Order: sequence, then structure tokens, then C-alpha cells
Amino acid sequence: MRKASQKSKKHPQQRGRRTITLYKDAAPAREPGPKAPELAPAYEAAVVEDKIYQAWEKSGYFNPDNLPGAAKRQPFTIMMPPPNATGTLHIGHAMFVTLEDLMTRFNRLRGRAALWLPGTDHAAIATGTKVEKIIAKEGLTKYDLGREGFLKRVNEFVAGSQATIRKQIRKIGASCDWSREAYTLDAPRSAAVIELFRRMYEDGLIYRGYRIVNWCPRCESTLADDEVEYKEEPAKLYYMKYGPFVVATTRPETKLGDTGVAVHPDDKRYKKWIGQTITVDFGIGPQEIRVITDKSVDMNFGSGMVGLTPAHSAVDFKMAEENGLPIKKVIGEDGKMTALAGKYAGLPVVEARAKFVADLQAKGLIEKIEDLQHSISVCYRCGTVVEPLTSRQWFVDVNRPIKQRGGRSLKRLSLEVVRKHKIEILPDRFEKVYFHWMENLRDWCISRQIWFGHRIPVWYCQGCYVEEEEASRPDMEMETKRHIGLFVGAKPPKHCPDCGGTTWVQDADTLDTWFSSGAWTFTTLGWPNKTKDLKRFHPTQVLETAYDILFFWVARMIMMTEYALGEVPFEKVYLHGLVRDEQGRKMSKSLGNIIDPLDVAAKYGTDAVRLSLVIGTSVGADAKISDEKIGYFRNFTNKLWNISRFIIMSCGNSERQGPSIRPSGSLVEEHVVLARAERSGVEGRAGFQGGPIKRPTAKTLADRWILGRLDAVVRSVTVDLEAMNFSRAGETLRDFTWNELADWYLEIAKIEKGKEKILPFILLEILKLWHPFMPFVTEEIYQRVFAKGKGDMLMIQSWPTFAKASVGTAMINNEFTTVQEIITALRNIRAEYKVEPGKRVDATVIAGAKAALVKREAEIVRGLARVEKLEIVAKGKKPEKAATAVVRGVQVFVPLGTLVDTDAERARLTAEIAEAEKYRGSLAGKLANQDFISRAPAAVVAGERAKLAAQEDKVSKLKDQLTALG
RNA sequence: GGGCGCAUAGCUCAGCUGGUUAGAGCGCUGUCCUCACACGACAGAGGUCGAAGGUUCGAAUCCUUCUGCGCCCACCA
Repeated sequence: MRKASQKSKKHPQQRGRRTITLYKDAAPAREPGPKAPELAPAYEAAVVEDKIYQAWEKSGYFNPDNLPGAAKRQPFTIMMPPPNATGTLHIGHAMFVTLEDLMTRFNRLRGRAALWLPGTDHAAIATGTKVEKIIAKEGLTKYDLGREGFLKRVNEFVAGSQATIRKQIRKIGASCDWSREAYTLDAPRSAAVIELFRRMYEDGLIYRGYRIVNWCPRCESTLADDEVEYKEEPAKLYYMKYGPFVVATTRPETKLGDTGVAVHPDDKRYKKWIGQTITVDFGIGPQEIRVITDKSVDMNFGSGMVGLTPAHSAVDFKMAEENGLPIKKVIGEDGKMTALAGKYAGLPVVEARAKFVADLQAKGLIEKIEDLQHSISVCYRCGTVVEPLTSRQWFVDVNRPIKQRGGRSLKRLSLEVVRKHKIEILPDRFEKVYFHWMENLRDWCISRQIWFGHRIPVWYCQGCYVEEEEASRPDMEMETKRHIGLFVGAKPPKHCPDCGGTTWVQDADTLDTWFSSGAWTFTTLGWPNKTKDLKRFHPTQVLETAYDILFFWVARMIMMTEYALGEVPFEKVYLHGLVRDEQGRKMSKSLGNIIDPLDVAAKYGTDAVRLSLVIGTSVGADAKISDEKIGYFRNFTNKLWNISRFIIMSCGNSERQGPSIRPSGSLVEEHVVLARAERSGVEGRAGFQGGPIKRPTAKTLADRWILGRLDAVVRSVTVDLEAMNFSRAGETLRDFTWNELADWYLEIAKIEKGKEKILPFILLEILKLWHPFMPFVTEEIYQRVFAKGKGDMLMIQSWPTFAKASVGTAMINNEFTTVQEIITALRNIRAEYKVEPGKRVDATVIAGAKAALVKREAEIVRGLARVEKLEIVAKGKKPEKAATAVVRGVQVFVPLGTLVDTDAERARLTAEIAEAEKYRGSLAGKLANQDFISRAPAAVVAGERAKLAAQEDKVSKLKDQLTALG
């Protein structure tokens, strides 16, 4: 026993204490008697969680292969979205860990071979940028370190991040299989990525081309289309004299690269120029400009004429392609003007613009300058303005028919599986978003000019490889032909098959990080090897992630998996929302509103954090979270703990094993024995050690009610969890646990004895139901109360089953509700008349046909409403000087003698009658409506009739009471 | 410019394919340290379900329009 046990609970300092303390002193309410094995009065999450997690991990049950009866279990697989190895996890990660763990535990309890495979993502650009920032503090750049040196630093950083992330994921209680942990850049994944690249290259799905790409000058790399974000900014619109025309532009300096000008085909102003070539000179010599038409040109914007810069605008590039215009690249990868920009060569873009505009103005070539709001494209990682430019890069062709996939392209395959509902996206509105994105998908630029990542597995023979000249126009066909002196794969042969040369140089670029994470569901299972895991656990069942990653990752996985395996990567996509603060703002460092999952877990317990992330949040919707909300669920955790504590105290016997139950600590060897709780024995198939408790026999109305309610709750929670309606399942459970079990049944158990079988049964059932939501506290209670030695764990028990509701159930519920309402009515009267809580009052109940029921349950009514003498009659004289109530046709009287304020009581009754009559009137009106009678379903009409009858009864009884009052 | 989502009690949200006098938690008011829990118990107050039309015997729920927030996509040079 701890010293704290000496402290009296009624210590003055504790009186009325409302401040939240982290862990209340474990102070038993009374001297521990020999027959009162106890838990600490407050659940101590911090003491328990790590030990429990270690025990789970040690048990090996996170690995589905080790589960009892593993071979016969049907697999259930979730691949963890690998967090970026860029540091630490935030509360948004806690959200996915919670939801995925919930699904995993639920399915494990339901007898599935649950595999939740964890891992991390190397997150190429993001991680590289992060390390660049770190070394910048040492005054270093990546060029100072060189490729090898820089990568060494990155790898060290990643190792640190991974260690942190692993710890954090464990802390949140994740029951993932660490033995299968993967990393997008580890050896098996790297080999798989090379193989995937090789196959796609052979199938013509990967090609090298000179195309326009999004270039981030800061990252010095290309970006995929979806890695570009848009930002509204004020800008200037310059009207430039442009040969015989005037052209409006926000980027004057790019005009040096113009090779054409486009007008709307219907624009009469320029009719005679169409097809002509004009010559302009912006000060760097003559430029040949051809006039073309395109119906995307807005006649009303600017001058109705668009200067075309094929090398630096995706739109212009497309028009140039269609019209055979030359490409003139005036901005280089370094963000500076190229030699083709004449005297502006070498100047950074912004400077070049200023100088160019000044020069034009000096020559009177700027007609006017307007202000406008302009959306500019920026890098999603660093916010730098993205420079579109032409460059030789590697692309994935999304439109090329794939022979072994029935001639369907990546795009078509990816659209089809969702259209045919082989993949279901939740919430389904995201399907539309997905279709729209996929339909408009362009070839995916996968090469990045950064060092950290999967090096492109392409080798160039120095002896015979000849780089094509930068084509003045793109020629897609040329790009897909096999190239002399080029090898694709992990390692080139010693001798070049084309020239016999021995010097190979590997492509300097790396792959887009999403290329490897797009293959996550199958590379984690051993692909390209035909492993047992791949056969058993793929396709996975659920992919759970945030909606903001739908395109980046979810879509890519669908594409890559359909190509590599010809099957879907997952059956369902569950998209959760973003976690926001209590004011609905995004969490950010600058706002200082970041909630660290580990901080709040330390403060309130992990289970409370988990509950606050699940309950009250729904699929696809952003979730608000606050200390207050987590605090509420901490209270609930403690409630569950105390429910168990009560059940142990009232059902445990003195034959418990071991000397005592430690008030803190976890996974104690000794545990409370609920000796009279029979067990039905060891379950054969799975070979569980614990085994379920036999369903007990109900003896009283309350027993029948609570068992019926439990059945209904098991059913509804099971249905909701299957439908991934986690919040509702949690709410149902909470309402049952708190409002029905604790507030009613446990109170009744203090009056009706003989619950030694039924209470442990209910406790074990709700522990199982709660376990996926709050694994720590439920496991801890299980260990203390039910576990039969080591290795017997709640996490591998079997999910509760339920008896079907019957007509009897409805009747029982009805009867019990009547008793509840009588009790509430009595309590209400007591509260209204401010009767001291401890004081017992007398009461009379005129119950009509329900007299027998009330008589049977009289002890409960007396106990819960603190009634001394309870008179129950079917019919009888109304007591005088009594406060009254009518519930469910039962009249309740509390004779309070002089306490009763007759006038007040009369006023109250009059008001109640008025209200009841109003409702009766509306019901009567409804039933007088012939249309309602004839058109509404018979059941509805019958229901309304019953309500009317009840309401009429109520009105008449209230009137009787008013009369009786005199 | 397209598309989507959300508007229900002071706050956060439930309310499935239309059928009780619209629910919960927090907060609020009152009483209570009742022997599981003050991280608690009991009782209570509080909403014309964003607005206007429409469909229907019946609408928070379906349709139309509008208003206010929020998000996504897009090549206005």
C-alpha cells in the first residue's frame, strides 16, 4: 500500500477541489478491508501505458503470424501512410495512428489476421531541404559537402527522425507490426523501385523528353504539376509595343523568348495578320514572330493578343507544339537569363525584368502599365516562385496503352477501378474530385535534380551514347525509341552491348518521392519477389489518410499498383480531415496553437487523446481539438476505471491471488479473482487462454434491461465500426457506459444484490468494445481483473456477440423506462422543494395497470429516489398537500405537508396542463386530417393514435391533480 | 472561371434512404464531499434546425433560389 492511503479523503485541502490535477493521490476512500481488492481511485495513465505497450510488443501479437490460429484467420491489412522522415509527428499524425489502430484492433478482435505495416518516407525534397537548412546554420551548403557528404548528413538526420517517429507511434498505442517495418529508401524498397522503373521503361511508360516542366529555382529541381501551388498576388500588366501590335504581359522579360503571337480566330482586328510572320526587335536583335490563332485567347483581355513564349509557359508550349513554332529558352535552370537573352544574359529574372522594362520605356515601347491581381505559381515545399521552362526530363506516360493490361493506359486503369467500385472512396464526394483530377492528368515528370532520393537507374555509355540535341520542337515518338548506349537497371553490364565500352555514367537525377511511395502497398510486402506476404496481404483492405494527399499519393498508388500487379492497392480509402485548433484554425508554429500529441498524452493519457480524435469527428471533415475536449475524455477514461473499480469491489472476493493489488503499476502478476464469474472455458479454434464469461441469467427487470441494452449496443457498435462510422460507435458506447451502466445499473446493483455474475460479464464485454478506442485503460483493467496469467491479453480476445432483440426486449425497455421516469419525477420534486439529499420522503404512486410493475420494482424506486414509505396502488385517493407529477400514465405524489406551496403547485400544474393540451390538440388535429389518415402508413397513424390516447390520459390526470389540490 | 463542402442550443457537433413534443457533450443555473468516481452525482434552463419559395398528409431531412463562411481545381496572357 502506498503511503497516500493513510490520507483521509476528507482532508480539508481536498474538499471541493475542482482544479485538474495530473494524477490524484491514490487515496482509498476507506480502510482497505480484506474483502476489498482495489484499484487506485483515479486511473494513472502515465504509470500504465509504457508497460502495457511493452507487454503487447513482447507478446508478438502485432505480427499477424503470431496470432492464435493465425493460418485460419482471414487477412486484414492496412499500410501505414509513411510519415516523412523530416522530424517529429504532430497531432494530425496522431489522428491517422488512432483511426488505423482502431480498425486494426477491431479486426484483430474479430478474428482477422490483422496486419498494420508501419514505415517512413524519405520525402526527397522535403527532407533534403530540411537538412540544407540545418547545415546552413553551420555555414555550409550542400555543395560544400558534395553529393556523398551531403547524403551522409541526410541519412543521419533521417535515422534520428525515424527513431523519434517510432517512439511517438508507440506512444499513441499503435498495434502495428514492427517486424515488417519499411522505409521508402531502404534496400528492399530501392531494389523494387529500380525494377519497377525498368519494367515501365521497357513497356514504354517511362520516357525521356524535352518538355516544359515546373522548375523551382530554389530547390533547383523540377516539380510535378500537383507540387505547384497558386497564390494570389498584385502584379503589373505591361502593354508592350510589339512590332505592329501591342501585347499585354505580366512577364515582359519572357518576351525575349517569344516565337509567336496568338489571337482569337474570330478577332477581326487581326484577321489579315493570321499566318503571317512579323519581325520584332526588343533590343537584342530581330525576333521572328508568327501570328497564329487559338480560341482560348480572350479578345477582351489586354489587347486581345498573346505573345507566345513556348519555353516558359505550359500553355504557350502547347500552342507552339500544335503550330510548329520554335522554342527559345531565355531563362535557365539557375533562374538567370540565358545567352539567348542577349545583353540580359546572366541577369536574375527579376533584375532582367526591371532593366528590360526600363530599356523599353526609354525607347517609348511601353504603352501603359496596369495593376492586376494575378495568381502566381509557387513551390509547395519552399514557396519560391516556380519558373516554367523546357528541360530534358524523365516522364511517366499516363496515356500509353499497356499491352499486358488489355491495352488500357495508366489513366484509364485508374479511372476504371474507382468507377467500377473496386475501390471505394469515403466520403464518396471525393470520388468526383478524383475523377476530375485523373481525367485531366498529364504526363508525370518524375526526375528531380536533387541528391536525396532514389537515383534514376539509367546509365549512359560514354563510348557511344549521344544525347539528342535539344529539339527545337518536341517529338514524343523519338523519345520512346530504344537509345543506343543507354542501360536501364541496377547495374550496367561491364561492356556496352552497343560499342563494347566500359565507362558508364549514371543519370545524376533522382526520382520524385511519390514514385516510390506510390508503390508502397506492394513493395512493403516484398515485390517484385513472389512472397507469401504479397500473396496473403495484398490487396490491402483499407487505406486511411488525410484528404489533402489524395492526388499526391492515393492516385499514384492506384496507378502504380494497377500497372505492377494488375490489382487494386486497397479496397477502401478512408479520408480523414485536417486537425484544427478550437477556433478552427490550422495549427502552425507562428500561431503558437500547435498541440503536440505527446504533450497532451502525458497530461491526459493517450486514451483520452485518442477518443478526442475519434468521437465528434467524421470522415472527410476537419476536426477541432482542444485541451478542454481531451480533458473531457480523460474524465471518461477515469469513469470507466471507476466502473471497474466498483465492480471489483462488489464482486471480487477475498480469495484473490497475491497479497494485494498495487494501486499503481501495470500487468501485475496477481489479479483480482472474480471467483463467482463462471467461464465457459477455453475457446477451441483460437485457443485463447482467457475465454469468454458465460452469458449470465437475468433475475430482475434491471438485469433483463441492461443485458438487452448491451445486446443492442454490441450490435450497433459492430455495425458502425464495419461501416467505419467510428464517431457514432464511440458515442453509442459512451452513452451506454456512462448513462445506462454507471448511472442506472450500478446504482441499482447497490440495492439489488446478486450481480456477481452479471457485472463481470458486462464489464468484460464493454472492455472488448472499448479496446479499439482506448487500448491502454481497457488492457490494464483486463490484466487486473480477467487475465489468466501472462500472455492472456484483451487485444486478442474475441469480439462480443449479441442476442437478437425480440418483442420482449421492447416490453422490458418500456417497463424499465417507466420505473426510471417515476424515479426521475420523484427526484425532480425533491429538487424543486429543496429536500435535503439525505432525507427520505414518503410517496404515493397511483399506477393503474402498472401497479404490479411498480410494486415489483419498489425497492429500486425507494433506493434511488430516497423514499421511506412508498405506497403503490392501482387506484386510490389522492394525498393532500402533495407535490405531484404524471409520467407514463402513472401519478406520483409526494406529500410534503406544509412544505407544499399550494399556489405555486397550482400554477405549475396549470402551465403543464396547458402544454399537454397544446400537444394533444396538435395530435388531434393531425388525426382529424383525412389526408393524413388515408395517405400515411397505417403504422404511423396507429402510432399517432396511441400518442393521442396517452396525451389525453395525461391531461385528465393532471386535471385531477389540480382538482385534488383544492 | 468551374466544382465541392458547411450553416441545427452560448460553444463543439449527432440527427441513415422525409413520420416522436429536434438530441448529446462542454458551458450555464440550483443542490450535494450519498461508502466506484468532485476527472463525480442529481435536477434544471436553453433551439421558429442560415433566408425565401416549392414538393408532400407530413420537411432539420427532398427540390429551387439566395446569403454567409470554408475548401479544391483551372493556361485570364
